[in-house]
Amino acid sequence: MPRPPAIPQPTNAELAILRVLWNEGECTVREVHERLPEREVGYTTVLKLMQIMVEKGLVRRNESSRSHVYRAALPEREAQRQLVTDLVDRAFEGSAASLVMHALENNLATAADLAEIRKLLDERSPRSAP
Amino acid sequence: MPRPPAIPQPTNAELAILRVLWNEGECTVREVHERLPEREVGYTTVLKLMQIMVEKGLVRRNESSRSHVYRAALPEREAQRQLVTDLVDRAFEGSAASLVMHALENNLATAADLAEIRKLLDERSPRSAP
DNA sequence: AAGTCTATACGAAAGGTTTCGTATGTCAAT
DNA sequence: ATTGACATACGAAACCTTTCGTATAGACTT
Repeated sequence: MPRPPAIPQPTNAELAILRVLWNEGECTVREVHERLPEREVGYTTVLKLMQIMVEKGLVRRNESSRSHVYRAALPEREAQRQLVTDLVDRAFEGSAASLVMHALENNLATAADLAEIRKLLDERSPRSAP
Repeated sequence: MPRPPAIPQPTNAELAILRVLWNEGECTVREVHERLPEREVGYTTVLKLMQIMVEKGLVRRNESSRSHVYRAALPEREAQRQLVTDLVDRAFEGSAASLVMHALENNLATAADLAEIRKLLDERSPRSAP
């Protein structure tokens, strides 16, 4: 099944911007700049990055108002899917299970998380199955 | 609990080399070069990369023989742990559970994988627990 | 001893990311 | 109309990654 266009992997700085867009929805450059939590970074830096991201197809923008309005080209879930797949390829030799176990083994998942994961597991392959 | 020194994130090319070292154990540059599956890349390119990796602390080398012998500074599991943690931070806002679900939802895990993951889950928080 | 093979070291180009200064344009209020 | 606030565009520096050519040296063969 042909995957959607397949967009370049976002770099670190690009990912930080995408996170803002995913959280806030549509944003101007100024809004993104204000909400970027990381270290201080200039306004024009963010602007330039977002312009590049338009060229790469990572974000779309609406130029109808003076302050252009940007939105992520991919929904968060899809982008995360690509990131996980990429990491699995690069570092886990294609074994998603191995990656999952690492995530589970390193604390990070709360009890509620574990319950939710278990629920997902049960949906995918019920306990009673062979 | 203080984590070990914490080594810089390996780049793509560095990760490819690390995978060879993890699979083969100790290697000379030539051995790594021969075993690199990816596209053709010159011998001196691999050499240079591995020299840089020594500087960064990603690999150690034994210079006692004419052909230096390299090994990964971190065991595979630990490096993978750092990669997963990093991805969780950068793209999943710290929610490992979210990353796990992505991995699970995208096919990749076989039935055997799922069984193994379930086993791990049961160990971490038994079904009977509150 | 000279030649060949193989090793490391090193410099530097090519390409990508990230940074920001400066130029320029638009709008609104004086 | 001039000014001030704020917007985009753009060029270019600084930095990192990846690539490889060339230099140099040790070991082995002839």
